[in-house]
Amino acid sequence: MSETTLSPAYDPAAVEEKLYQFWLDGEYFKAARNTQLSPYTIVIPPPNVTGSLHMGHALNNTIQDILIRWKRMQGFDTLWLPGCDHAGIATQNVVEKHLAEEGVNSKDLGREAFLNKVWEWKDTYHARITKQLYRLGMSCDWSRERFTMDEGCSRAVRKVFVDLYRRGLIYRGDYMINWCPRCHTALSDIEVEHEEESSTITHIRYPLIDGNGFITVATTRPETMLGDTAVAVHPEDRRYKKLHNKKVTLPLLDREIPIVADDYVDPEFGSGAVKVTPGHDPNDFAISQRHSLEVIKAIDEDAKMTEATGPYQGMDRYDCRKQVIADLKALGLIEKMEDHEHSLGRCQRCSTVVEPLISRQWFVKMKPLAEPALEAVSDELTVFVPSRFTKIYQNWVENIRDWCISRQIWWGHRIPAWYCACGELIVDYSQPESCPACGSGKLEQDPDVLDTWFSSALWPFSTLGWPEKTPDLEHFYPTSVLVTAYDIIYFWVARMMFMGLAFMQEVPFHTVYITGLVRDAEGRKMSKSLGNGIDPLEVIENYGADTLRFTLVTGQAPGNDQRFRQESVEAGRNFANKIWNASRFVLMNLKDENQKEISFPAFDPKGDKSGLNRADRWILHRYNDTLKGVNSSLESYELGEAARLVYEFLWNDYCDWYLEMSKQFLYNKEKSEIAEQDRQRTRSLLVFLLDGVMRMLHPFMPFISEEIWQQLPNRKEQALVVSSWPTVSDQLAFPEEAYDMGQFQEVVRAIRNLRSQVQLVPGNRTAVTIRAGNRTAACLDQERHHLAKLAFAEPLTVDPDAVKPEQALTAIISEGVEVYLPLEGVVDVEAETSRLEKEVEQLLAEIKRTEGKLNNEEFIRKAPPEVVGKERARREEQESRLSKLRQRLGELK
RNA sequence: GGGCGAAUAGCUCAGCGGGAGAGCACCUGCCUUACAAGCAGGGGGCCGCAGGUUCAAAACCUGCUUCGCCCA
Repeated sequence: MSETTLSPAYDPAAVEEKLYQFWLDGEYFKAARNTQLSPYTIVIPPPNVTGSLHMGHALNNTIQDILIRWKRMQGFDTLWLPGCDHAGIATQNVVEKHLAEEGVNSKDLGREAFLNKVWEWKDTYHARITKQLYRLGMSCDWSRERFTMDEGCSRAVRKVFVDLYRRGLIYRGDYMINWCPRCHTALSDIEVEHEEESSTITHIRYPLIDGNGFITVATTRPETMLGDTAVAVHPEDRRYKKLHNKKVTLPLLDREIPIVADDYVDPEFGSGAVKVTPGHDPNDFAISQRHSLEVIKAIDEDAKMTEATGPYQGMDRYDCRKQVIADLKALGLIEKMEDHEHSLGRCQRCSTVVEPLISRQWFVKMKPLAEPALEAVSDELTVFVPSRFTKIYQNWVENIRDWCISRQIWWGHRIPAWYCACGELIVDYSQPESCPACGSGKLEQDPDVLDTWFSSALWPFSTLGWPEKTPDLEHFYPTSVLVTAYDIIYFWVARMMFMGLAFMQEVPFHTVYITGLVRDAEGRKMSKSLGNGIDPLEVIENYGADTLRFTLVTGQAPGNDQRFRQESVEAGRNFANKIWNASRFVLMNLKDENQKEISFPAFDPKGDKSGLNRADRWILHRYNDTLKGVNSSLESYELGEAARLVYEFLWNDYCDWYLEMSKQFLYNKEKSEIAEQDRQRTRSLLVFLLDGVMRMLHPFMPFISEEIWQQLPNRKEQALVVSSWPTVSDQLAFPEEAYDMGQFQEVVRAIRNLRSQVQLVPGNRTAVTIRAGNRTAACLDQERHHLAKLAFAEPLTVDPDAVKPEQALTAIISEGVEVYLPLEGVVDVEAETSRLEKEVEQLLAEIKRTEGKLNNEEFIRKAPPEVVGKERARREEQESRLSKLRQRLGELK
């Protein structure tokens, strides 16, 4: 790596692209497929090639990269397999729209030419997505990149289709499906989004053929009456009992239709009688099956009225609705019209109102596939993080219905079924030579393609080479964790589960990490139509990828949505800058006046610690503790918490205290041996700690950590990305020094606080007297040079028997430590009195609580001894503080 | 109708059985040879409401209110 000059403000643009190239050149992301090592595998949720990555992708991939980089450093054989999804309907739609803008109609273009256009589109956007993942710093194994429509994945799709067909789990037939009149294709149930909308419910009178009046039905879709083949009432409904099996005349068409009795009808709703339109309502279709009713197709695939609707033929369904209402009004058959809220199904891809209609389609029989997928989750072979998503998954899989998989579009995997003029249907892996029934060579392949999710469902094993028994498949399947948002649990997670179990006899992943959605600052979902989306690339341009990653990961808790706010990004940017400058400080101090590298021994965490001072031991202790916390947070998938721990250690301990204290030694130009030893020891520790923190930071902020790490002396590994994860060690635990430093820090804060009471400017050193117990006094005495620097306390008197100077500000802190700031003639007695009185007041409130607990016999008896002990110590502490505070107050009067 | 989540400082959110936290914002003082994207100090909270469990509840249980999501 070339030397970079360390400018005072961190400039991510100067390092990020260069470092990504460095990682690629070193092939550090490439999985080793070393069977001696434990594998750790993630397959990327393949982004759609429709467009570019959004903030949700940035979050999702950041999480995966954190896990992968962490495991890679831990020595696992990590594979993060990247790739894209062809996204059938979505991509076909955007390309059609794009062509339309150029005045080209895709239907005129024809299938082949259109598909060529889509492939061009795919190439462009695929390249763009890859570039974006580079920019985000994603450590994917690009040598194993896949696409859902590449040769291997396509082979897997055909294999699964044919095998399921032969196992009787795929069938073709005429059933009611959801049809999008705009996309012109069938949809599965979950591709329809239901929305509450306000509309009108129209009450229509159907005259009885015997002339004895009317039966009134209510509907939100009056135009569907043209497809009615019955009226249904509840069997027990007294009002209509006498009308069972009578007939009514369907107005406008003069069709005679029966009145049937069916349990499905809710007698409480509306008039208690419902019109039955078997051709365009799933519930009505069910009624028609029970009563052998005729099924009429009243609306066609273009959402226009069919021949069966007589005079209305050819009208659009909404125009027809208006006309039907007008015509019924003219006949006096509208009883009333009321406002009504009802749920309306819209196409997930284009928002067009979906039309339920009967159509010949291909389906997957779900029950037999769903059962193992349920069992695997209840047996915890796959677990959800957070666990509440288990129930969401189970609920859906338990109530699963057959899956309509054929789509009447061009972009996708062509269904491997061929038809012969003789009526024979052939399902096979590849095009048959001739018809096995009649021998004809004239076979036509089914024009439809498969639901995109059919190929996505195979992703965890098709990408590893299945159906071949490849070494990759052998080593890396099942994958370790799947990271995805909660909105595709049904679409994708569940389907991968049952396909994995059906074809690999093993779950596709052991853990499913569910993320929330990234919303805008106001909490709205980011969307193209609202125009409130924030482009991750733009954030990277302005702040750098590390900042974006840090912002996203600290802003999220598993399964919860997060708001993306400018202020959070700035906080992340500030952190990056802090890291940069702390490192700059360390590196600057490894050179002499002539900018020559100073050589110094590397700190050995396993070696002799006798030369270390109190602050050294304390910071090692904090470092070790932080590492413990980071480890356990990562183990439990609390990535945001882990990142926060690194942040706190680096900023609050390393920078605010240790760096500041290190200046005592580094800036000391004395030539004595002791001064030299101090400088060398400090350098060793600063570098050891910076090295360790960069390791801990690397999964979260890979660029800045690598950049800094590359400039550290005494490195043994080639790159941080492939270096080892640090280890927790008892040899780095110094609880006593941690305690003493805590006391020291309290004293520093107390002095600073007193100084700010009287607005003493920094740098202006003043005398301080401290009275403390032997141990603390000795400790503070030893650290007097630090107190002079950090609290401007000079001259300093520390003594267990110190007496309060005549005129002084007082602070009473823990363990009875008293801090005095003598200020001849400056002490404002009134202000000092009220300050101390306020402290007494607060203390009394605390004492009341502690007393309350200790006076409670049950607390003493039932609470764990250590808790009781803690509470007793606290009371002693409080009492001692109280008496000292009162004493000072007395002296002031 | 069924299920789930959220409600904690002015804002955005962590914390999920033992003394209420962070970042931002706010107030005061500082250009202290790493960093003003910074340093030091400070103010600010019936942890949505009501019950219950417990020696002990912001946390666990029940009900309610408001907001959001999923399913039918």
